[in-house]
Amino acid sequence: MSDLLERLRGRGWRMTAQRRVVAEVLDGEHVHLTADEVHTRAVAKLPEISRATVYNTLGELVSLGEVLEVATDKRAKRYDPNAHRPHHHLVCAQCGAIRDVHPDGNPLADLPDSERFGFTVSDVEVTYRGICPTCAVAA
Amino acid sequence: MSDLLERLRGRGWRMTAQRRVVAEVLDGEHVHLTADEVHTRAVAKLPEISRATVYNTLGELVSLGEVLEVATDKRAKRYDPNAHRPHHHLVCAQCGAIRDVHPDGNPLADLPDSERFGFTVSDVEVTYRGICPTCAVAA
DNA sequence: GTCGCACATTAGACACCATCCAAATCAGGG
DNA sequence: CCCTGATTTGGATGGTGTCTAATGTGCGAC
Repeated sequence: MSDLLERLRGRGWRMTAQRRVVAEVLDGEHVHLTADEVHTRAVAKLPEISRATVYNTLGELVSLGEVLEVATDKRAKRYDPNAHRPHHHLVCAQCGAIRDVHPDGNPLADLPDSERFGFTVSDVEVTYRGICPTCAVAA
Repeated sequence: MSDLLERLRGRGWRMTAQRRVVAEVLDGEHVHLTADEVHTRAVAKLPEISRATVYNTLGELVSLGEVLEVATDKRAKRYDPNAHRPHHHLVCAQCGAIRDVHPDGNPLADLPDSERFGFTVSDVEVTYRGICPTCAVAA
């Protein structure tokens, strides 16, 4: 993740303690936090960080293409730092757990011209839903 | 759509003017209204209908499986009455226009066991993103 | 090293979407 | 036609995200 900080500095980002903390929180695989969760964890490392800064920073990371917004949850947006390895999501319908997955094939190719209605299609987002092992046992 | 009303009555739904109006509003192909838009259109037909009733009715239609909630828009939930013909969505990244599409192939089959993490996968949701013809011309 | 200023951060108000609630109303079986 | 439990209502409430004006600060210039 220090890669990320390097890359951002290279793009003229001013390096602040707040931004460093947000970047640290968004580290790892299968990380899909809401803005509020990011804020909570950031506060643990830097008590005076404000909600607005977390939102600002997340928004910047998204427009720089370093973090993805995912809408698997219908309540709040979630942020996925794994932006450089294209992937989709597998969500537990019960507990909301999210895993990154890498399906075979390219769903873009499955959309025939006749179904494109003249759109220039550039991207596709796939969400698989099911029940995770933990919830299956509990049921 | 009167089919819908019949089916609901058969399931023991008490038929009220409000529910009839909501069902009428949610009629047609490529209809993807937000709850608020449904409310606005419902008020045009039945001025005294309240927001809470629209939300209640939409929620009931969703749990009965007659209407789908779609999260293509990151602001508000949208409601799709085309629940009985499985389909996916094509969204204009610029203006937000939504079309129903029917891709070839079955994306569920593209998820190998090794990528399922023990989940029982039952459903998949696909959102294509691009630029619609109207916005392409305007650009 | 230090200065300056454009860029960042902050707290809190605000807007939007959705849900909850207690009281009033109504559909439809008997 | 009446009764009862389902339904509707309006307003309060809560969660998520954005905005603003005032304050603070990273970092290039010197």
